[in-house]
Amino acid sequence: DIYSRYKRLKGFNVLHPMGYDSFGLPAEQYALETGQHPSVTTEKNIATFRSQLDKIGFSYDWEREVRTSESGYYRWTQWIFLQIFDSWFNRISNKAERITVLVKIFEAEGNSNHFCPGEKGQQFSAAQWHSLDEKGKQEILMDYRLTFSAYGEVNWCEALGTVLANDEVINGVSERGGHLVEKKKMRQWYLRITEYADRLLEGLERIEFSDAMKEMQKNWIGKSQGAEMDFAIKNHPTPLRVYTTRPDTIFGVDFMVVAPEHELVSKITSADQKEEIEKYLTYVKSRSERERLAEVKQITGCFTGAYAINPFDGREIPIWIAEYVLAGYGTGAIMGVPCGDQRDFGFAQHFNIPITNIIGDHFTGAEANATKEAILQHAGFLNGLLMKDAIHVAINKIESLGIGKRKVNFRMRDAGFSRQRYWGEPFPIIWSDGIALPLDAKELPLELPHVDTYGPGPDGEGPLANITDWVNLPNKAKRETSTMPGYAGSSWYFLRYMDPTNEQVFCDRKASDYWGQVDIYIGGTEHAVGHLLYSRMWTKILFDLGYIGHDEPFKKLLNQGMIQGSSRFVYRVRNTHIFLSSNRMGGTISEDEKLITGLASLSNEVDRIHVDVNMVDGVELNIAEFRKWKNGEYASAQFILEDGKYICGVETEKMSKSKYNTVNPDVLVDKFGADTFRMYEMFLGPVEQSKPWDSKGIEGVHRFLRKLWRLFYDDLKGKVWIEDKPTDAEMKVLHRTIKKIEEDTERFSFNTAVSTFMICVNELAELKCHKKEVLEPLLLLLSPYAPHISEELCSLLGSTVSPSLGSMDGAIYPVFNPALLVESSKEYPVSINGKVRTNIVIALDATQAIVEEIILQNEVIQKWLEGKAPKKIIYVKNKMVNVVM
RNA sequence: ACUCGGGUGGUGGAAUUGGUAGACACGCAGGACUUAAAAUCCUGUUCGCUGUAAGGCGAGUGACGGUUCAAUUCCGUUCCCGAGUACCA
Repeated sequence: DIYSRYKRLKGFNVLHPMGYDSFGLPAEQYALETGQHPSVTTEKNIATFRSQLDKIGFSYDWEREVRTSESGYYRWTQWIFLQIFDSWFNRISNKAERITVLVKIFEAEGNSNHFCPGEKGQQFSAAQWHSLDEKGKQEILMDYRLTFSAYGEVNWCEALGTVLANDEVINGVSERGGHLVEKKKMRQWYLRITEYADRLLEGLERIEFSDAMKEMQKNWIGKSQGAEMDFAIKNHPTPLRVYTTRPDTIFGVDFMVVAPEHELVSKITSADQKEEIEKYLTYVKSRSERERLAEVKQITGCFTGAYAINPFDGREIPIWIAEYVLAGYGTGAIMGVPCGDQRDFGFAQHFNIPITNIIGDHFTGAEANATKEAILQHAGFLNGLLMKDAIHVAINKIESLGIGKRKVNFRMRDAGFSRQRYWGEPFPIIWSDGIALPLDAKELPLELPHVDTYGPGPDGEGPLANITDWVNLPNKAKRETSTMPGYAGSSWYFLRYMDPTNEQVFCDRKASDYWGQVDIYIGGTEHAVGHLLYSRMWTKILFDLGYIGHDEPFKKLLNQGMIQGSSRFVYRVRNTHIFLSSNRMGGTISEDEKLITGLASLSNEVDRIHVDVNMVDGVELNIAEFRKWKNGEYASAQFILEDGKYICGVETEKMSKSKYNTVNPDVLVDKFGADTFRMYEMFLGPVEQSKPWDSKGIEGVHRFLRKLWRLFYDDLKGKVWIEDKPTDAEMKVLHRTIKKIEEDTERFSFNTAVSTFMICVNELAELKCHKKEVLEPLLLLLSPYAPHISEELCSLLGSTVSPSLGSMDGAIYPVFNPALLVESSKEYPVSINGKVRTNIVIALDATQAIVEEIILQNEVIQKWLEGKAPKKIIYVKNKMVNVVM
């Protein structure tokens, strides 16, 4: 708001909108907790939010407000979904094209020039295409569509009969109720974002995101060059396909690791390993992906009893399964090279697998060495080659033998696009005989039907599945019952702001061409690998299809830090309703407590659960309120206390509804006013930096604003401002401030800008300057930061300009005059090799050459130098001179 | 665990390009005004040693090491905190 007010004062036409991304899990959860329909609570919360925003004095253009959960908006989210559904990615032209174009290609030449990106990767000729029935054709087209339906894993909670978000799962059990959660395959919708991986990488070079943000996106996309190759399996017909970026280490392979979910596991497991493998699979099933990757210190795995054959030296290589290998990445199988990879090394050591060394002295036996600079030894046809050269030699050999090929791999996976939830956009899709049929654009919006209960549907389907007369259509056709994820509506909202009420198109091309990219987008790094990738992808698709004229949505991104909250936790003993006070964990249990709770000891595993900070006084939990919380979900809770109190755990983290650690600005705004609140929030620290919310310094900013007021009005004397001509000293204060505030605001350094205002007002107070000619420009400078007081004082001064209205016709921002700052000369400290020796007078506009001459002619300095010629003379403008001997 | 940030007085932070570390503010201490309070104003406030005083000496930007005449800033190692890790968005 400060920046847009500033730009308006500078004469720009600023689009500064606000809206509500009101679909999604938090709104649905809140509805479940309070027993109200999400549309009601959303409406209420938006009203609260709006009144809070108004209180803080935001200058949003409310004519352009959007709400993603309103049919007038989500109609176009559905429409864009249909456009994406009707598109495929042509890898030759490197852009999205219509499905009709693809069908024409298939009819003419099959898919020989357009490799199938779908899982099956099938190949067919034109004749084969023609021979397929409609269902067969649609199945193939589904493998090309940029939104597609396929089977994927979800967090399934049998006890709740529902799919859970990762956020709702803690340590493998549901947060609600503490029930077991497992992986389950279900039909899902996906966004084929992998097809855009290269474009998303390339586009980063044309936009102003921070290097950190670009790096996060690059790493997430994770492009790697390597090879895919097949290893024959002893006594088994199907080969094992692995992906590796280091084919040069092929002679150092000592074991294979396959993802536990890999389809070969059940087929190759030997009879005597069967029992152990099954035990391990049950263990893995209960673990989240993050846990599987995270706990590397604790190495787990299980031998399948099968062996792969190294095609180059015929060695038999044991095949293991282990949780650190994920089915979704690469081929779901890796080759273990313990001498070159630390994780493989740890695995080999842990399971006593003998290690082959192919890099000589580079491998010490104590840890792996991932170098590419070693000369290969004991490595067959690669012997004597430098590893980085051997990579290509190895791939060529693999390709010539027909057992594998060069392959570019991406870490990024296609994005899951459906949720088994109620509060989201319904898919404009009808299933008929296994074929997904899109609705016609004229039938949009497909309104989200009203329901009275939003519990899960049968077989883990979303709540919409319960509305049979909505789901079931003539001829056994059924509507899609899942809804779109929260990020659907947020992937294109910036376009809707440009043309918010248009009922003919999502955004008129004239509007999007006029406004173009978002010039400055302010958002947190938490969006790095979600929203900021999805919206970039959607923009690229809409560009490819010709609906907009730019293919990157945001020209410049500013990462504002998060205002953090102080969270409170309770600790629930796993699979119980017993809660341990934080200092009792792992301690001893009393006989009374044993009797009441039935627990034998306190060394049980606990699940950490967020509680609402408003139920906690400092760190002490209000037990009565906790029992009433979430519709009485914890009514039957039992507590193990300390000194009769329940003490909560504390942590500073992102302020978020789901963490129940939010605080409300209203109290402060009521007490100090919006201007103080705005300036204090800026004064807290740099915008890019996260900081815990703390209001204890707000008095200082409030004092500053009162001091400013007293330059105009005195409590006793009333009006004190005058129309006299300012002195040079007063004009100097003003123009130094204009310069600094302008620089600070342009570089988003709002905290130092606030300090500059404070210094300026202190100096004017000291000079007893009450002159209109100085004060009026100061109010204009201040108006983006403190609009209310600026506006009021300007009108009391009888100003001809109104800072809060800004100006579309021309700038009213004060113009900096450098002539008013000029000083003739100044005394500088001169240091020799860093030690300050003397002072010297130098003109402010002196150049480096003049400074050097002065130094060389100065007798005192020459004495210090003892006639020796200095190596270098450094003149640090406005600060000091350093002579290097 | 991995990816990306961050760590400076009692506290929030400043130092924009490697150049006098601690601007500005909070807090604290002392003082002025006041019957008193609020409000306002003034002085001091990195730490240690030293001096009657003006001052002087030394250390100091999470820790250890390196580059440099000069490092909060660059490099290496390490510790701690935060964000993200694919169904929060």
